[in-house]
Amino acid sequence: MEHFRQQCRDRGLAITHQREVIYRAMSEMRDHPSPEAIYEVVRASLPSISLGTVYKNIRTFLDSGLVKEVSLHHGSLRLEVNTTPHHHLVCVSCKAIVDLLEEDVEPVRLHRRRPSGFQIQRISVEAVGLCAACAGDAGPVRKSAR
Amino acid sequence: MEHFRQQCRDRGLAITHQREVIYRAMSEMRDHPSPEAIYEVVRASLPSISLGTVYKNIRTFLDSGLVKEVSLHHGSLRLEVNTTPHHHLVCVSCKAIVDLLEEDVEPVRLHRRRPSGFQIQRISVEAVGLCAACAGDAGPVRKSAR
DNA sequence: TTGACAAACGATAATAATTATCATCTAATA
DNA sequence: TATTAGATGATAATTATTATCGTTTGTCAA
Repeated sequence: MEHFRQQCRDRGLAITHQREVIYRAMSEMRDHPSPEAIYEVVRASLPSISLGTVYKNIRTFLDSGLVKEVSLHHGSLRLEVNTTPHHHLVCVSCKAIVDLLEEDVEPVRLHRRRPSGFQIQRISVEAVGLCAACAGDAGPVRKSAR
Repeated sequence: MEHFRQQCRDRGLAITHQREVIYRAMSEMRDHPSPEAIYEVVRASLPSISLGTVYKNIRTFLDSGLVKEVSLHHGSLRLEVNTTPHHHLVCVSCKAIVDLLEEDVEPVRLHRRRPSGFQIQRISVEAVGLCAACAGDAGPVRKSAR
């Protein structure tokens, strides 16, 4: 938690009790929780906290790089007609998705330990970065707020 | 498009004009569109279609396996405190996410062609399948509707 | 310390994405 | 071609998330 406090100081974020409780909850939850799930845990020790505060601080933590979001496309459903196995390039800035042919990626190999009993059906590779437009001279395209 | 019609017949889905136009639009859009984006394209040739119909048919296509969704976690923001590079196991049934250590996956190699100008920052591997609980004797856990 | 001020909080309203409802219409098939 | 289950369009409802706003609280300089 001292690490958290230092990160807040470095970024000019006030160290509030709510923020500490939210961050601690996120650290202890190993299942990549949703804001709602974090709220439920946080309420146990801070019953008067509001869901809005949880959302606001998650956004603040994201914007300052303190935490990360698992999926870049949670905001809206994205679809594809190509149902054969392939991979994706994803632009962190404009969220564009471009196909990467399966034969252009060497087969992915997992070794050793893996959570027991998990049956892998397919492996999908996401190459995350900047598309040509967003990497261009003009700097990144303004990314949407969510 | 005959392929589409046959798939509909195989699955007992009525072949409506709306469905053909929606499926054709999705096939021609190479950027993994959202329902809203599909709606905009479809309206060009079918101005009286409703957004609800587009959503309903996308859901029908998904349920019958005619199309796929790019991200399994579009419904809600999912977070993680671990900001160091690592990978994920994702359960298609209950959407659980479990970390896969970076050292348990052999480095991913891309070769040859890749869309010009894309700057890759990191490569993330998603091993998609069934977690132990969902693969268990009792059959898959009831997955949420969205 | 304390006091001023910017920032954060809680409550609540607003927005965006998606699903549900329902009366009408149409594709399937007999 | 008549029947009917399923599809459509209009619209209401729900869910996830963000914005607003008056009050409260960290932060920092005096």
